[in-house]
Amino acid sequence: MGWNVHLPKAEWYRPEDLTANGCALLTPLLNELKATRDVSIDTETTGLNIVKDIPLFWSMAWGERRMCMPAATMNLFREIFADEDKRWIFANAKYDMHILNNVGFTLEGSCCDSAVMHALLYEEQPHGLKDMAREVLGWKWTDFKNTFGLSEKKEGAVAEALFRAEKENLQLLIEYAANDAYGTLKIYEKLKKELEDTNTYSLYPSEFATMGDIFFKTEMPYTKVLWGMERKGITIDRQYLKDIEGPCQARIKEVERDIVRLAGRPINPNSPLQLRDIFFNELKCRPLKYTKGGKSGTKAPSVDYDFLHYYRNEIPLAAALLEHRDLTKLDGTYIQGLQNRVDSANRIHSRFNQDVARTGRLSSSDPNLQNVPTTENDKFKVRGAFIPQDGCDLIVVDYAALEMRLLAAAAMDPLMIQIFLDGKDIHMGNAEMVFGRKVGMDYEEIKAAKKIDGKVKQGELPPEAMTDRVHMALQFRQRIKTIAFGLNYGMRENKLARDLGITKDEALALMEEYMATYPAVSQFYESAIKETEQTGYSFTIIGRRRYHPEILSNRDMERFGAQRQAVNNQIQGGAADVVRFAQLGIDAACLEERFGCRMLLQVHDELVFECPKETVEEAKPVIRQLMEHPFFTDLAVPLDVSLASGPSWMNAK
DNA sequence: CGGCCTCGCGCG
DNA sequence: AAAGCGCGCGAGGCCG
Repeated sequence: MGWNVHLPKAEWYRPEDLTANGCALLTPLLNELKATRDVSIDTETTGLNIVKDIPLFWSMAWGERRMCMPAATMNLFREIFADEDKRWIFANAKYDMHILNNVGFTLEGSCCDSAVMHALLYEEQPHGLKDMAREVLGWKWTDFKNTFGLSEKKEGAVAEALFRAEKENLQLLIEYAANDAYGTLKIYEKLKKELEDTNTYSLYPSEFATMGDIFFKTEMPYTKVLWGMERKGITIDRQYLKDIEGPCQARIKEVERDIVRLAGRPINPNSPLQLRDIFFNELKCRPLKYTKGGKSGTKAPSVDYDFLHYYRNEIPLAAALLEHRDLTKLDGTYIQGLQNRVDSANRIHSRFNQDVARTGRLSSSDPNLQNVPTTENDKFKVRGAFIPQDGCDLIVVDYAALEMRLLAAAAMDPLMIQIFLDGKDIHMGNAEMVFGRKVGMDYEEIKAAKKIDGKVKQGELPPEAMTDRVHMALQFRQRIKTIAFGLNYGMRENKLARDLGITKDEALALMEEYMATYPAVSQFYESAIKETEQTGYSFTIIGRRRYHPEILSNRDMERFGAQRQAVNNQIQGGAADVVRFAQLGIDAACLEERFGCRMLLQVHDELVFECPKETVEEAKPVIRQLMEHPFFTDLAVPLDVSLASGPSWMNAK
């Protein structure tokens, strides 16, 4: 094993050990636990599935005690689990909380995830327990696989390995498991101090003076909120998926036949290698760009969406491949993928990861529900398969232009803020300010143009309604939208020119017009970079830090990359702050107790709830209020959400 | 064969 | 010379 630190004795208790002689061992243990706030727990389980797997052994540590026990002892600790003042320490808290809940245990206290603490301080490092132990504590620690010789990956292999270890090498198992909890506790103690010693700058300095405040006041409670969402899951209409599966697969078959016919020979449409051969050797196409090239560093002409799209009219094979990619992705990832993941109650339980995105956003996995195709882009409408449970509607709530609002607030640009105060659409407002004023086109005319466009598309107005003036208004809006988003991401004139189909000089001129209209925004981009150069980090509204060590790099690519991240982090991260606070507020408002309304999904600027039909209209204004006023005091820019409800994620109006 | 990488692409 | 942020996933390809 190679332990290179002094460790307290690893204790081992079976249920009968604890209860013998009138609980002679258990009673003092419980008394000691009752007097302790910070206790760490880890579980050794049958596997990694948060719905199905159960604990076989578990370990606890507090102070200088560390112990391992069979799962059967858990019952003896119920009163401790029910203690609301406990702070339970985990590495990957939500996972262990699921495993405990799978056998009927719920923890009432706070749930503190050392991996989330670690992510706040060391975003660039991995946050696995063994990784953290190595980096934070200097422990050399063999992982589960190498400790217990887990060779095969089949169902039940983990359980088998654990039971074999219990029989053949109990001391090893005890040491290993006890250290999972003990190491977690030691990592927590060290990171807690580091977080509390790290000052930060926040819009709410009395609430958030250090990173410790950020962790203990927002991240730690958030873990439990997210756990609740994962636990509930969301209902999937399996019949709906079955119903779209046939037509989708039939169409894939058809397109595959077309591809073979158009290529003149059987090919694998998913193989970039084979596609390159056809497009560049046989058809002599001009490469638009080259792939990055991996370990070998060999760059190859790209056959991505942009390439195929460019040739879609000239070469029918390109168009067929585009459709094939669309459909196979849809079928594999969603139509099949979601069906494979429903539990016995027809619900899927996505994981909301708190320690992945560098900006403070969540990520979603197993399955990822944050990239389900939107209805406009999906002819089979997978979102229609996400439904509420019986008697309920889904409530879908979206922030309108959240990132642009945070840009306006961060920059304190009076003109842009005024657009929001007037309740206007930001892209129309920008279009008026930057382009419209020069040609005597005001906000109302742009708004009317958008409406006309919609009606023509619906067939409610004849195509002649699309006058040159209407086209101009629409183009103004689209262009300013591309510019505004692009600048938040640090886009340069080259890319803008390509996106808008104009010259580099024209693109540069457009960007300059935008900046001239909103000088404070321009100033914000500049000072964001300057400040990061001085301090080495950027921060969000509540003071969540992100380090940008490459901001002073001599290599242009690295330095420019860090500049883009420093700018974007404040906007994307600020938006993440807003949504996180909204979710905490919603959780604290007990919507489930009041309305039976349950928060199920978060998709960055959107929340999805499930609510009994009869209380939907009562819950809506409460949700709106909480989401539009997430902080102690309001920002300089009003927040605005759109609320919809209905029988599915697709049909919410 | 598993493990790991790249590519390509879905979402905000 | 290079230049759009943040994610996760399925499939193919490559390596040991």
